[in-house]
Amino acid sequence: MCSAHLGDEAAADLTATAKIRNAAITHFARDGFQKTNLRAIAATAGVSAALVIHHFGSKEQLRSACDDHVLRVLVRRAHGVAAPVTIQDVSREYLSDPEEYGRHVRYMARAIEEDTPAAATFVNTLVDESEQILRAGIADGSLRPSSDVRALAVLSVLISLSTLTMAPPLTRALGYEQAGPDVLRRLGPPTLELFTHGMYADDTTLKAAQAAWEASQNSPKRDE
Amino acid sequence: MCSAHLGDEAAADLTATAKIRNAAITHFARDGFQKTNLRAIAATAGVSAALVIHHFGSKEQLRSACDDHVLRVLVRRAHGVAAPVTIQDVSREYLSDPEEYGRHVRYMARAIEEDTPAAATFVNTLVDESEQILRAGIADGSLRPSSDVRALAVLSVLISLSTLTMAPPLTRALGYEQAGPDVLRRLGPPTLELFTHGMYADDTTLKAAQAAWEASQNSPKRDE
DNA sequence: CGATGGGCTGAACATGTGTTTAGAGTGCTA
DNA sequence: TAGCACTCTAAACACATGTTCAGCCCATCG
Repeated sequence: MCSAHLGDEAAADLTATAKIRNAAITHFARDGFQKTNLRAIAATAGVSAALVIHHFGSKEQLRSACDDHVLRVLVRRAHGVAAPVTIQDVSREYLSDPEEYGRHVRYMARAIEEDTPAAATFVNTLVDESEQILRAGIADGSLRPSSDVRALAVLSVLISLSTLTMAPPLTRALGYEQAGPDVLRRLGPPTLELFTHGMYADDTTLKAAQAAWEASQNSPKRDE
Repeated sequence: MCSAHLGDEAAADLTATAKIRNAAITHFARDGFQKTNLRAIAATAGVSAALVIHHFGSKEQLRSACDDHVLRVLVRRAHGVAAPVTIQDVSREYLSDPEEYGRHVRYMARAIEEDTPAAATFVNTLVDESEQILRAGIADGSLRPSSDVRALAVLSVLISLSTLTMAPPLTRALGYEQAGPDVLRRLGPPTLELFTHGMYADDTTLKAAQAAWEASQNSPKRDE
C-alpha cells in the first residue's frame, strides 16, 4: 500500500500515511467519527482530502486503521503497567502523559461510546483484563469478594471510561471549564473513598435489596 | 406558532406537532442528533419533512423543543419520587416504566453525551439534586461523610448515566445482546455492594493516596 | 534521455440532508 | 360565495461531504 521502508511506527513517523492516521485519531477522539470530515483530517495532516482516500480507501477503512493502531499501542503500553481497574489507575496513566496516551484513551472511549466495530475489541480487552486483576486481588485478599466479579469488572471499566467520556458537561458541573488533570484529581479522592468505604453508612440498604432480590427470585412473577 | 388549543401535553397528544416531537425524541435518543435526519423523523411521525420545519423552524429548534419537553416531564416525575442518586434509583424508575420514561432518560443521557446546549441544564439538575440528597443522607447518618460532596454527586450521576450511555458494547461484554432490564438487574448487586462496602479489603490504598495527595499539597492547593 | 510508477493534488461528481418555495386541501368567517 | 388562515405536501434548492478522475511532480530505471 504505502512505502514499506517505514518499518515500525516507533521510528520517526513522518510518512504521510502516519500523519493522516494520527490526525484522524485526534479528530475522531475529539469530535467523533460522524462529525469529523475528511477535509479537516487532511488539513490537520497537511495533505489533500484525496490523499486520505488514496492511502486508506475510504473513511471507514481509515477508522479501521486507527482502531488497529490505537489498540496496538494501548495494549503494548498496558503490558508495561498494571491494566486499568479503577479510575485511579486510569488517572495515573492519563496524568503521566497528557499527550499521546490521553488522545488514545479518548479515542477508545469514543469508539465505545459510538459502538464502533472495534468497540467490542476494546471493551473485551479492558473488561477481561480488569476481571483478571479483580480476581487476583480477591485471591490475595486485597479486594473484597464480589457476588459477580464479571459485572464488577464491567462496572469498573464503566466508571473509569465514563469519567473521560462524559467529560464536558459534567466537568462544568464541577466548575471547571474543560476536562483535564485538575478534574481527575478532583474526582480521585471521592472515588477512592467510595472504593474503600463505600457510600452507605451501614448495610441496611444492601440487606434490604438482597432480600428483595431473593424474594423476587423465589417467585418470578414480575413482568419483563 | 402552532395552534394553541392543544392546551397541555397531558391531554390526548395527537396533534402533529406533538407527534413530531415524540418521534424526534425517540430518534435522537436512539441514534443521536447528528445521525438522525428529518425525513426519518417525519416518516415516524407520519408527516412530511417540510412539516417538521414548518412547525419547529429548524432541526436545531426541534431539538430545543425536545429538550424542554423531556426536561419538563422528567422534572415533574422526579418531584413525585426521590431524585436519582445511585444506579439503584435510576434502575427502579427505569424498570417501572420501560416505555416513556426509558426514552426520556436515554434522551437525556444522549444530550449529555453529545454536549447539547441543554446538557448543562440536565446535568445541573441531576447533580444539584444528587448533592442535596447526599448532604441530607450524610446529615441523618445514613451516608458516610465525604471529603468532597460535590464531586461525589458528580461521580454518582456519572455512574448512573454511563450505565445507559455506554450500554451497547458493555452490555455485550456481559453476554447480553442488548441493553434492558436484565442488564440493570445484573449490574445492581455489584453496585450496591460497592456502595455499601467499597471494593478494597482495607484502607491501605486510601491512606497511601491521601498521604501522596497531602505530600503534593506543598504547591498551590485549592479546596472548595 | 525518455519512460515508468508512485505520491500527491485540484476539480468534478454523487449523494445525503436541512431548508425553501409554491401551492393544494380544509375549515371558518363575513 | 369569496376570502382568509392554517395545516400540510411535493418538489426544488443549497450545501456539506465522501469519493472519483485526470493529471502534475519527481525519483528511479533502462
